[in-house]
Amino acid sequence: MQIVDEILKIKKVKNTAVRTVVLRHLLSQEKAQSLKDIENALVYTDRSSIFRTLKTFENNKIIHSIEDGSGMIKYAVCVKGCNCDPKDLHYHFYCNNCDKTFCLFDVPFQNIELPENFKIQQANMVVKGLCNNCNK
Amino acid sequence: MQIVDEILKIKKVKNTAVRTVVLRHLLSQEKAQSLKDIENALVYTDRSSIFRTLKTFENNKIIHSIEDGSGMIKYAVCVKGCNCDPKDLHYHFYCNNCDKTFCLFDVPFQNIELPENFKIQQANMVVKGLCNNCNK
DNA sequence: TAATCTTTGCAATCGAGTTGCACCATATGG
DNA sequence: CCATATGGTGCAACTCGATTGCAAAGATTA
Ligand SMILES: [Mn+2]
Ligand SMILES: [Mn+2]
Ligand SMILES: [Zn+2]
Ligand SMILES: [Zn+2]
Repeated sequence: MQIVDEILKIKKVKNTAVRTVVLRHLLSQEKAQSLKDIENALVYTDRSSIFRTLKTFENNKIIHSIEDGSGMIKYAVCVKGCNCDPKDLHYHFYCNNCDKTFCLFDVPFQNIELPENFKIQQANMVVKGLCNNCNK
Repeated sequence: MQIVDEILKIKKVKNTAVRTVVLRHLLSQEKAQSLKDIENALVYTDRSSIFRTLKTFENNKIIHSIEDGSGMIKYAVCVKGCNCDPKDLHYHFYCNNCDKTFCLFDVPFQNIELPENFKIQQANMVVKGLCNNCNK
């Protein structure tokens, strides 16, 4: 995989065996992944290694985390150019039926007019309901 | 407290000792409370009783829960007339400095235009940053 | 090569949330 | 007024995702 090396290079994160497989896995999935999801997929890689890899990725803006209320933090790869700034904010969708969480990159994100003196730094926006597959 | 009885009556939830103190506590706080917060405040009330009380309140739309990413679910009393429907949605603010979470009832909430066939049922919207007290 | 720093695997621990169960309080019906 | 049913409460145990200590393995540097 070319793209994995490219992302790590851009974000100045050293490439290692675990990092490669974790990032490759994340890129291959359409839904945001929990630590458990990744652990199940990468049977030969230790949970704590995956955990620390995810922290490293998150600290270096390679991925972002989503608290969808499922009890497990989900992770998704940032789009090219993302710096996890307020301007990079987007909604997420959690399907109550199929338990899938994903980024809604195409849904326009409205600026939020906070009260005087409030400063936004990040946000966790999760819309819950039925996805297009389950709403039938 | 008159208001406590009134709320329980409106929502058709039987009044008990634990329910009274929990609801009174929630009403008295400006920030959303975690189970731990309530446990600490109500030293003589058992954690599991508070927990079940919160579930009862939530099921009966007396309170709503907020997943703010702090690792603990927060609870806040619903405003009068709230049915926890999508129309009752509002933003929440989590202060990264003072660790306080609260409802932004006054910030206008924009309708979200979801992709074709997606159906919204609930949402968890948390803006994170610095509150007016901490942004100085 | 030797010293140093980083990554990894394993096992243990933490802590919020949840549950089983026995006891207690209240409500109801005779 | 007591007998019984229903639901609430307290205690202790447990679940499970997240996190950490530590030593071994690997990579980097002098
Ligand atoms: Mn996302
Ligand atoms: Mn709220
Ligand atoms: Zn679905
Ligand atoms: Zn603050």
